[in-house]
Amino acid sequence: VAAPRLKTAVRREQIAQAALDLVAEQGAAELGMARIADRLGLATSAIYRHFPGKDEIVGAVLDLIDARFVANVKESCRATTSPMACLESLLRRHVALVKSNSGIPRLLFSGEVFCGSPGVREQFSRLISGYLGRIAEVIADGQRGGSIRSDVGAATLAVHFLGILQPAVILSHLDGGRFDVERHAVQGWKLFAETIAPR
Amino acid sequence: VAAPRLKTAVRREQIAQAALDLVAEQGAAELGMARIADRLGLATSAIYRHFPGKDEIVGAVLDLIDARFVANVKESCRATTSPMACLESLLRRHVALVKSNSGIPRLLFSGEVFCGSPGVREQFSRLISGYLGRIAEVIADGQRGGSIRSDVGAATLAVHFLGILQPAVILSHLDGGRFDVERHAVQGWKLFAETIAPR
DNA sequence: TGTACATCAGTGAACGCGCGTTCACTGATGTAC
DNA sequence: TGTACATCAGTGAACGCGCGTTCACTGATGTAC
Repeated sequence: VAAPRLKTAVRREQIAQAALDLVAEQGAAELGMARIADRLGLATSAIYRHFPGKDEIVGAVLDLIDARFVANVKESCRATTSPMACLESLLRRHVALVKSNSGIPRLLFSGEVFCGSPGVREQFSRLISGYLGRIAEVIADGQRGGSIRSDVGAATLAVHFLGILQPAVILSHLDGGRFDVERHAVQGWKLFAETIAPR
Repeated sequence: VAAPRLKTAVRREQIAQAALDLVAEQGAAELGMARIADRLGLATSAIYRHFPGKDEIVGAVLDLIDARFVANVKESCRATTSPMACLESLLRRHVALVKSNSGIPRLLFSGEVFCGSPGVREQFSRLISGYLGRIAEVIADGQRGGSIRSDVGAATLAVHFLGILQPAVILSHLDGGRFDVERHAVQGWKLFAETIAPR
């Protein structure tokens, strides 16, 4: 009863996606080699044909998440004409992404990444820095164009932008999704938009 | 070579404190029964004279953290005369607490609590809810007195208050303390104060 | 095109480690008469 | 106050479980001549 034989490139993608799905459905504590293999109908040992170890799988999942964050920023900018509209669009996309794929916050706030091996943690750090940097660019654009106040640094405002959502995502995760993230995001955007308006 | 024999009440406090210190120094991944016992010069099995199991120790640590949060709110209100001054004082105290006791964010954002047993997670949820509730009370006070805008709910503003710090604390944790939380908190308070000023 | 060989992606069994937990036991502390 | 007994807080050894990982092996896929 052998599983179909597929290319490593394909399996790597499957494994990373299976890991993310697993975290979404069962929580980060259930992220294990055997569980991932089960999901794909593979023997546990088969995983090691495609990844050196667990850390590298977590790394691949982070790459997956990073790609979606980057795509969100790009699409938000492409679909809008002003920096403010881009930020609002990004906020909406971010909420939708996190809501429809709860594995993302679950993994990011689990010890798996936060307290994980130095390599994984550094990768996560770079992921967040990258995201913040892209947001800061959009904000800096707005500052140059005069639609966003310039007396506060773009990087600082970018951190605040993330601050709109983060507590909401955590609260929602804690009470099992009862907390209404979308509603909070709408309110949060309103306040943020006022806050960053030119003086 | 037996350790001194102390009352359970004393040992319980020691154990909870040792657990928190351990997380502060080594990270949440290192939080284990053997490690806690070592710190107190006890045999691992002695811990079970005072706690039924690990979950209850984590619960006791959460109680410790909760007590400090509550104390911060009370002292902030007592030391000031206006709701706005109270919030600013609380923010400063919160930063100082988290900075001087890095076990708090490390534990709270570790899978230990976030993905832990339902009981622990619910306790954490109540801790945050309680903190938010107390902050919301202060804000509501300000709204009644006219020093804080009333067109946004006190609960919503309380979540935003936490949002000032949370991303900063996480960033600082990720890059090993290089990110300057205090500086961000000052900037954040300035923006928050403008945001919640009456229209 | 056919044959010989290397590589690659699968299998299941087993290992080793660390963790939370249990157990029988000991001697100090507290209590009853 | 002294004695007998119960309780309590300590010990070290061992258990059991689950996890990440390794290994020898198999048969399919790809390649060289």
